[in-house]
Amino acid sequence: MPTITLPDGSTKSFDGPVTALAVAQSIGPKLAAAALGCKVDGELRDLSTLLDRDCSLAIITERTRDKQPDKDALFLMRHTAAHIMAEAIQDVLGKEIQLAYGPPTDTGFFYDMFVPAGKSISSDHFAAIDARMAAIIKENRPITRYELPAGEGLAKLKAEGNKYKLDNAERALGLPPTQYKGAKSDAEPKAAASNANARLSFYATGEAGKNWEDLCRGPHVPSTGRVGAAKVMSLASSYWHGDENSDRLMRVYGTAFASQVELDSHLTQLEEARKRDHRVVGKALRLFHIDDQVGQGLILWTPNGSVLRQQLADFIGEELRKQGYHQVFTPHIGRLELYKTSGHFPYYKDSQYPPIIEREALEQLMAQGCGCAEMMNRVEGVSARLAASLNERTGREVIAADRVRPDEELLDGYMLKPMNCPHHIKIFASQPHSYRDLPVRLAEFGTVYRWEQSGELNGMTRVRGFTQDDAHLFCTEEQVPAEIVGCLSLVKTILTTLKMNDYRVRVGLRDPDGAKYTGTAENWDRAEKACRDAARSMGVPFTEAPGEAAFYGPKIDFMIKDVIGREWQLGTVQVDYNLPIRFDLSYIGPDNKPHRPVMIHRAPFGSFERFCGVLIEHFAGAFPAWLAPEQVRVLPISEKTNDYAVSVVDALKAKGLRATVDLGGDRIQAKVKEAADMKVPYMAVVGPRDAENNAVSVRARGIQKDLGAMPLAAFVDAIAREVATRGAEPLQING
RNA sequence: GCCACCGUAGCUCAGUGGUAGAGCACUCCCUUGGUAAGGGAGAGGUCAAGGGUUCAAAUCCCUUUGGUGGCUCCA
Repeated sequence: MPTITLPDGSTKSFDGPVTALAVAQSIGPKLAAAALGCKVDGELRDLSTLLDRDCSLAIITERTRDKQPDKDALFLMRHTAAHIMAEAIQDVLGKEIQLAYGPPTDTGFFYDMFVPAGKSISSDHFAAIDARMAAIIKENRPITRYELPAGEGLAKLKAEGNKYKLDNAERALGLPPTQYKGAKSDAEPKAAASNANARLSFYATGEAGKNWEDLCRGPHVPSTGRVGAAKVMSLASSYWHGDENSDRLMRVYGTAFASQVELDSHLTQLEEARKRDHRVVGKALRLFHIDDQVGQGLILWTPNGSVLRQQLADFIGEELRKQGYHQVFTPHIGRLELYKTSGHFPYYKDSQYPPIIEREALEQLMAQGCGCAEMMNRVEGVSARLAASLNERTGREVIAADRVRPDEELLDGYMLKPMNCPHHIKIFASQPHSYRDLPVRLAEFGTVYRWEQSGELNGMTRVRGFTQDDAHLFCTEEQVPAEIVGCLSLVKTILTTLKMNDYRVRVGLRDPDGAKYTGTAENWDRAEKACRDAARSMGVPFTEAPGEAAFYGPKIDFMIKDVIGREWQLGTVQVDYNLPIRFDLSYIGPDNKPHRPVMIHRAPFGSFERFCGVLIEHFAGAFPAWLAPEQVRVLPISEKTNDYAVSVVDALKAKGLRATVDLGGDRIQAKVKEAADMKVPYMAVVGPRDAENNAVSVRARGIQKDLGAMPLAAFVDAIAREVATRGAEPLQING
């Protein structure tokens, strides 16, 4: 006699078990007709779910009360669409395509499948797959769920010969995988393994035993027709369970919406996003260039982009001076021993460029007949002296005995720096410090190099060489909270000035069971509390992420959403107990004894490259005047006013403004269009009328008309003020 | 790294085995025009690089190189 509680708090009682659909029908036929699925005690389920005990129930329909697409409804539709696409692909390309894993995602769904040698799926097949999908949707076949006892289900899958599905089932049942010995087992054997009642569920797209079916946890919409519109989007490769040592699969992406109109508008939105893409805008506005011959992932800052970067650097430089930072400069390379001490080498060698070895040393090795393997051993080796002191300081074996080599065998070299901290530490350590000196804040726009996999590279947002607006703060334990707050307020100032308000803050904390962390539990507790308190004081949404801390300390990351909805980690603040130990840093305390300082790493922008990439998309290239590479373009009506136009540009330049003049033979309409295409914030149109009155006719970006004439001197002053205040006092025109 | 697609003029792109194309940008000429493209002419390419097949290759095949999308959220 189940009692069902509905979202409005009302209850309904039934004599015996009922399906969610029956409950919907008892509320109203329209609701039942619109229903796609349900939520039982908050869990998304099929409409056919049998409710046999008291529970809360919400019926999922295409739209929420305010007519917005319902997220759960989309999830259900896309899950079903994944099945429909898989069926369509097998229809088009053959049953030899083995299905592996096909879940919904935030923007659609994908299906990973094994494509046997000799077969391949390419975008040429998309039209056929789309057509087949549309047909299946039109057939409006019911989705049928059935369950088998675990043993029977496994036997069925074994008979079908799909090892991926078998593996999935074993994992779902909590059994040890028999199919993938080498694959990492993310699932701990669950209690379910011993549960004799464990069952596997299957979904047929139509009639069980007759139509296409798939091992699937569900849930799904009640019939294929309830998927409004679906489309294959793209292809990619993936690994089984994300494990690169496991099988390589083909991933087919698709998306589905409640209606064709919504699908179309999604596609249009993607198109719009592409127009804002920093790579597209960057090329059109000539902001940066990446050259094959220079190298992948290496940004060449062209004059226009350099203006952007310089303005950001100046902006942050001012803030740093206000906050008592010291500017430093350090080289782009450093000796390997430095990074052996810091721990960067060779532990992160997969993400670093290989070491630079001096030519003489190389020639000597060659003369000795030394092979590559031996050379790497000598490069990675550590002297007994360094190993002993590092192991002692850190209190554990950070340098294993087998890495220790006799001094005469060690081969030193240089490394492109992957981080700035070791250099800054050496500046700090170059002289003794009293507690009265602290905190010491060393800032540098430091360029670092990291070897990212080629497939990870992306325009300016994922690169191999980048310049961080980096700083390292050396302070006492007690000063940590105040310093973190200072760092966060800096980030907030920057983001607010740039009107980048769509971000969240993530506080990375240590794992509860973490044994891998450096530093004492008390220090960690204090630092984590400081991070949490500081994040809270910002007044922006923040989440705590246990396990996201670095091994050397907790951190605070700023995650910024770009126009395509991707999140980028930009600014970061990290507390570090490890490097002060490894480098044996100290300051003299009031007790006249040496104490260990704490380090804080922070980079408000992250890197200029990524930040500018995101900034370009944020503004779609239409930068505020203070950032714009070209702030004013002067447009003479005809060559008769060229001389006056030049004098206007000179007046603007005299105030330090970035102004150009278009002396070409085009008509004014063409000149206006060109300046608008380049997203110049202000145009100063000048003709005989203006020349006579020593005035300019102003046109602002985004406003499709002439804003009228204003005296030249007033215009120059107004623009200069807008730029100097970074947009806080914009040009006012009576228009 | 891996899978799919792609690389043709400065930019955006046509060109499926038979003499390398268009629009924009550029240079010059005409036009001297008051707010999102006035008209004409010209110049510009080792078709990413290398190799192969062919009487003939931008086009077909192989290799290299670069770019784009993607590489999980228990079935």
